[in-house]
Formats: sequence, structure tokens, C-alpha cells
Amino acid sequence: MKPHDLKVHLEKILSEAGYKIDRFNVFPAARKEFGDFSTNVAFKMQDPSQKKPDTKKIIHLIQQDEWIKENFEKIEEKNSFINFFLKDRLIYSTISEILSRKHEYGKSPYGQNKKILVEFVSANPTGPLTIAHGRQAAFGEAISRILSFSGYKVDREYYLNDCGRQMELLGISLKAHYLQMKGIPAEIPEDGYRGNYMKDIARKLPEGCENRDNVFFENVAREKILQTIKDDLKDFSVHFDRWFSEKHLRSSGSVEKIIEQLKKKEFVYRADGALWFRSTAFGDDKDRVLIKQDSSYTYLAPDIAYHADKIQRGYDMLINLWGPDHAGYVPRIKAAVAACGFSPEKLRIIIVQLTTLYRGKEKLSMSTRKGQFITLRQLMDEVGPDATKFFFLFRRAESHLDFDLELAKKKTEENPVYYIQYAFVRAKHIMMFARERHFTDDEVAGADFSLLKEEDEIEILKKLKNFPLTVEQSARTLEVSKIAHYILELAGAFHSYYQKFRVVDENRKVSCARLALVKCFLTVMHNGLELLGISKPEKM
RNA sequence: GCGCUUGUAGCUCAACCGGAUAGAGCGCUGGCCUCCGGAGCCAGAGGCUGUGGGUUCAACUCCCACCAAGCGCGCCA
Repeated sequence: MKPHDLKVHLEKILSEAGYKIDRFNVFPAARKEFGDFSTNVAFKMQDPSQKKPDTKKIIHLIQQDEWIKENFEKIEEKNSFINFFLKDRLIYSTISEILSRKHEYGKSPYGQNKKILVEFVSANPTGPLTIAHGRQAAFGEAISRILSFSGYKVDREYYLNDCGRQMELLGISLKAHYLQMKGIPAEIPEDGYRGNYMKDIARKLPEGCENRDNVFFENVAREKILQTIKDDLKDFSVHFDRWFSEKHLRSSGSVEKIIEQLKKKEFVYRADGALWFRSTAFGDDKDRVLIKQDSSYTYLAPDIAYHADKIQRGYDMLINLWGPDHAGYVPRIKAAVAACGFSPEKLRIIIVQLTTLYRGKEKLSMSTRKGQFITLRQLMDEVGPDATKFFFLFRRAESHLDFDLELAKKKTEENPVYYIQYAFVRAKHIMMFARERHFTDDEVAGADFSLLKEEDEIEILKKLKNFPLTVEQSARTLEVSKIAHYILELAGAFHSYYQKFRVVDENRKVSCARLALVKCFLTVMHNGLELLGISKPEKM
């Protein structure tokens, strides 16, 4: 049972009794002594003239209901909240539910099979992925997994800016690096790319490329860099269904087409020798140029075409993960989507804030062009992919976080991810130990769960019971950190329990019940770690 | 100057979209291995939730002003 189920029933009971309540909440109890669920409904029904709500009448009414009687042991008032205590068998039924649903536990039809496109990373192929891209990659991957677990049909997409001025510059830069290497005087452009990765690419080029044109070098650089990006993502367990090429978008005529459509709807106009998009009609601060005086496109034009393309592909919702430097870009792309006849609320843009890197006290400034940056690869090598991921996913996307590299390296073993994985390994070990003692799956599944009477056991059970709710909340709010925090809490409860009680002990019946609990713990941990994309070690 | 985001324990972050005594990890102090792995557990210290107002039965959460940090404000991409 979820809080929502109880809420629906309470609404029914109260409306049948003739009460009208605006909005009230039913939520998991904040404290043990408050039972399992709490509601603030009494406050919402309160007569404004009274100082305290009259809960007695309401409780009496609720207690008459058959469904309530069937499911709840008792209902109490405390500080004008109404607390519900579930019957024991409902708490224990969580175990059977987890044992039977296994890796499906927490899965829900919440998303109603709606199609969602998650677009993320989308870094220009002008250099290796940085730590900032890493954070977006971790988020995008986890959000995709959570949504798909919650009943959405999810596609992940990477928008590839594989043409335009930055690409030209990349080609020119590579050629200059190559020539310099051959001892031929050449200058890397002021705003060109000068990182070591460029020198590496130049070094691997065959002899005799001196007279090749810039396009040749551009193609080589783009392909090489794209390959390293793909390798980085693969090693970070981040997967894309589609790489959407801007070059193809442009050559397909989509840009012209969408501008034509906007013209028909009179959302564009000519002024000062340029073509403007009337984004102010959709709440933007000012109108935006689509075609410049020199008749070339601005960045916005193909981007509108790209979003129009997404919409045409029939998605019910679009999610974009952007860096904070694009925050100001949100109103105009929402406007564009609205102009295409798509509800702007269905485009959810998550701004993933930057991580400021420190080495001790020293703040590291990052610039792709100058080649000064910490790459995702370096971070993975130094801290490990799991710890890196967890580090990102534990925080909300909007938090601007500081990260000290020295500290991260030094404290690797104290990273919460090890705490979590250790709990998992411990539980695994117990199951192995039990197998050696000839406990069978059937014996465990058939145990008398009501033997789990210890406070710590009930606490774990209640946490396990809340997993589906946590997943749903995470899917609704797109906040991945909820899952990470949930897992950490669950791991903590298990560690504490482990310390106090032996699972496999003399009393075989109790052992069986406890083994069932451990098994459930493992299942939920597995499901949670899977959603975050963090590995589940057998040993440490 | 304007806009967006963020200010919570010494540090890094939570707090279930207004709820009950603001919680974890790290660090600090003191304890705990004859027994499923001590990468763990237990106890303790540590807070005017940036500041000042307001709304409410109830504010970390909403509103206003201010302070501080980050990022934006091109016919760049």
C-alpha cells in the first residue's frame, strides 16, 4: 500500500460524509511512534475560528469504514495529525511481494507507456568529455533508467554539433599542430584548440598530409574525438540510442522547412536585413534572429529544426539536460517548441550545475580550447567509475558543488559508495553462508515472517516497503538523488542490524525468516543500484 | 544594471513540492571483534537553515527587501 492509496480512500470517506477539503497530504510517518502513515487532513478541514482542529469527529468517521478496519490496527491523533498503524500482516506482505517480483519490485505503470526523449551530454566533438559532461552523463543515464523502470518508453539521444565554425576551427587547429610537428612554421589560431589531445591526434597522422586541405583535418579530428567520447561514455556505462547529426539535419532541408512553416504561421518577420523569430509572442524577453544579414543561420535555427524533428517523431515528453551556460536559452527554445504547436510544459529542461574543481585550496579553471581541464577519463581513472557516478548522483542537479580532487583521491575508501557496496557484499556473504548450511530457497520463501519482531527488522521492512514510492517520486520530480539517498539509508539500516543480530543462528525458523529479509534487502539494493548504474560487487 | 540558479553542523550534501524534535557521510571525542567480512557498529559534541521583514494553526520550504557565490544577458556556437 502506498500513501496515495490511503489518500484516495480518505477522500472517498470524507466526501461521502459531506465534507469538502481542498488539498491534504498522506505521507509515510516521520517517526516510528507515528505509525506507518500520517495525514494532515484535520488541519485542512479546520474551522478558521478555532485554534486547534477537531480531530475526534474525523477519526471516528474514518474508523467506521470497512476498508480501514481491514487494513489498520489503530488510528491515533497526535498534535492534530492523524496517524495510521498498519496491521502486521500488511507489513510482512512486503516480503512476499519482493520475493515474487524480484527485479521487477519498484517497477510501475506510472508512465503509462508514454514516449520520452532524453537528450543529454551533446558536447561538441572538439575535445574529450570534461567532468561537467560527466555529471550530465550520469544524470541522463540514471533519469532514463528510472523513467523506463516507471513505465515510460525512453529514448536517449546525443545531439552532435558536427558542423559549423567550431568544426572549421578544429580542422585548422589540427593542421597547424601537424605542420608544427613537421617543423613547418604554422600558427594555431587565437581561439583554436591547443590541448594535448590535439597533439596526440597530429602525431598519429600518416606522412605527407602537409598539402591536405582543412576539411581533411577537420574530418580526422572530429572522428578521432568522437571515438574517444564514445569510449569514455561506454566505460562510464552511459548508453545512447541515437546520435543525431546536425550536419544531416542541415543537409536534409529540415531547417528551411521549419522556417517556412513558421512563416506561414506568421511567427517570423524581416527586419534590418535579417529574419527574426517572434519568440516574444511566447514569453521570451526579445525576438531572436534566425537568418543573419549574411544569409547564414544562427545557432537557433537548426536547433529549432532539431526540436521540431523530435516533436514530429511523436514523443509525449522531451527532457533536455543542459549546462548552466545555456540557462538563458530556455525561454527561446520553449518558445520555439510552442510555435511548433507543442505544449512547452512537456519540454522539461534540467540545468545541471557545474562542479568547481579544487586541488587543495587551488581552484582549477577550465577551458577546452586552452586544453586546461580535468577530463571524465582522468576522474574515472583516479576515483573509479562507481565512486564518480555516485558523487554526482548523490547531489541534486541544481546544486553547485565543490569537489576537491586531493580529498577525493585520499578519501576513496571513505566514499559512501563503498559503504553501500559493502552492505551489499555482506548480505551476499550471508546468503552464501546459508547455502553452505543447506538452507534452500523454498525453505526461506516459506518462512514465518512474523518471527521478524525486532525493531531493527521492522525498520528495514518499512524502508523496503517505501522503495516503490521513492522510485515514483524520483520519476515525477526527475530527481535522481532521492534514490541515492534512499539506498544509503537502507544500507545504514542493514549495517546496524547486522551488527546486533545474527541472521543464521541456532533457531532454524528464525534464521529462515531473517534470510528472507536479507534476500529482500539484496533485491531492493540490486534494483536501486541498477537504476543509478552503479555496479554490484560480489566481493570487495 | 537585468535575469536564472544556489546559500542548511568545521567540510560535502539531505529534508518526501507548507507539517510533528532539521537529518546523513566525512572530520572530531570515547567505547565495541571467541560468533554470517571491523571498508562495520554504538554513544557524544557540533545549528538563530545567509540577514531582516511578511503570509500561515504550522516556514529550510511561499512572498518582499538586502547580502554573498556561480552562470547568463550577440545577426557567437
